[in-house]
Amino acid sequence: MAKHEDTETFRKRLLEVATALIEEGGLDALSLREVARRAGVSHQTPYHHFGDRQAILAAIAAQGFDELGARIGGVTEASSARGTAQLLAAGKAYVAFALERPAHFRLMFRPEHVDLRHHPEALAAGQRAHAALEAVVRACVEDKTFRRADQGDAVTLTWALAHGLASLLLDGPLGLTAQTPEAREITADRALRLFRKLIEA
Amino acid sequence: MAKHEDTETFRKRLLEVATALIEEGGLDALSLREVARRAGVSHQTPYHHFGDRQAILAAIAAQGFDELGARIGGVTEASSARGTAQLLAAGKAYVAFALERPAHFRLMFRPEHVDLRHHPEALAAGQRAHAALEAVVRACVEDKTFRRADQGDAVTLTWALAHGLASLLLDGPLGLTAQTPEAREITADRALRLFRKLIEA
DNA sequence: CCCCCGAAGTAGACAGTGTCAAGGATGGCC
DNA sequence: GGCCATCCTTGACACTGTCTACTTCGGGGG
Repeated sequence: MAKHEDTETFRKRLLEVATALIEEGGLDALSLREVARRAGVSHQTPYHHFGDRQAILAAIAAQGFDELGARIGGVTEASSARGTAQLLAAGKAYVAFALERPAHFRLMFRPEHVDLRHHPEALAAGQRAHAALEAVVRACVEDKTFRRADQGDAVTLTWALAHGLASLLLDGPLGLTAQTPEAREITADRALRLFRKLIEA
Repeated sequence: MAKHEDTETFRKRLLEVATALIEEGGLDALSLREVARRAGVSHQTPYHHFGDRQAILAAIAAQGFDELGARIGGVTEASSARGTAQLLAAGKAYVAFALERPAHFRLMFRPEHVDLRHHPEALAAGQRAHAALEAVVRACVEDKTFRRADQGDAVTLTWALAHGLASLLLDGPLGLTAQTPEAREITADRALRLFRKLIEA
């Protein structure tokens, strides 16, 4: 049992090394061989633990979905905010996650690296994160004049907006315009506030 | 001169082969060597024409930005639509482009494959596309009750929404839910229409 | 006690890749 | 004719993911 724990923490360490590598040099700077080198083991050991390259990436993606879900879920518990303020907070949480964990975020939406259909664990984590977002949006929108049929669309709309902001800031031209973390946060904040204003009207 | 044209069309052919490869097997299924093989030339010829791997990808991305800009620009010329209808059309054009040219779209927003800062041609094409979108949004929004300061945010907001929809449908869970092209178009359409409704209010 | 077996880790090989370096053709220009 | 730039080829190198086979070792049943 103690042994099992050791291998478990070893897996975790491999994941950390891999994450660090991605954050340093981008997604294609990650090689299992380099991970092995940094972990001080043979080039084949990571393969032994994870099966193949996709599996280790999928594990990182699953971590990411878990954290994203937790951040969004945390919004509803922070009782200070209510109504559209929660919606705003959820959007900000989404963007903040992407900017603070770029390696995770990218992996979560790069099917050529991680095909979620082949990694049910990561897929399930993704669905939990989505459910968290959906809860926030529905809670905020159900008492408004939204027709019931529009509520699902409101979830999609909010999600797409947050995801688009995150993507454009991280990998798109928006990130070239706003280079510092503060500038990026401001850009996201302004767009999200405008969105809130539109919803309240 | 005739010779120069030949090399020009040859470059184009290489780009087509590369694009086809990406659309078949994903981004990492593209290798310059495979491109060379399919074009019936030596493994080094593409390198000779484009410099390195990034350059050929940047050329594809530039093509993509050009087409995207043209599609968005086409919206303002189609005189049938006015006001928020134009905005809706631009959003649909953005999503349609992503779904019909997935290889191009992905490349345009994957800095680990193409760093736009190192490829001014692609960067300029991207700015033109952005300008086209900005024109549509501003034209639609300037006569509303938007304060001037909010207009820039409205551009960001619209862009992020379209981009998020496209990304989620192409590479995210939304694409797993809506698998057929029709279903995806419907999903995007519903979200965009809700957005229009919010703006009109 | 010994043996054996499964799990963890190692080592070597293979095909494939991007890239570098050098050489061969070829056609226009002085 | 001689020359040179351009296009293209060939050969090599280091690196990658993956496959296969080999060692090592700790714990449970004969």
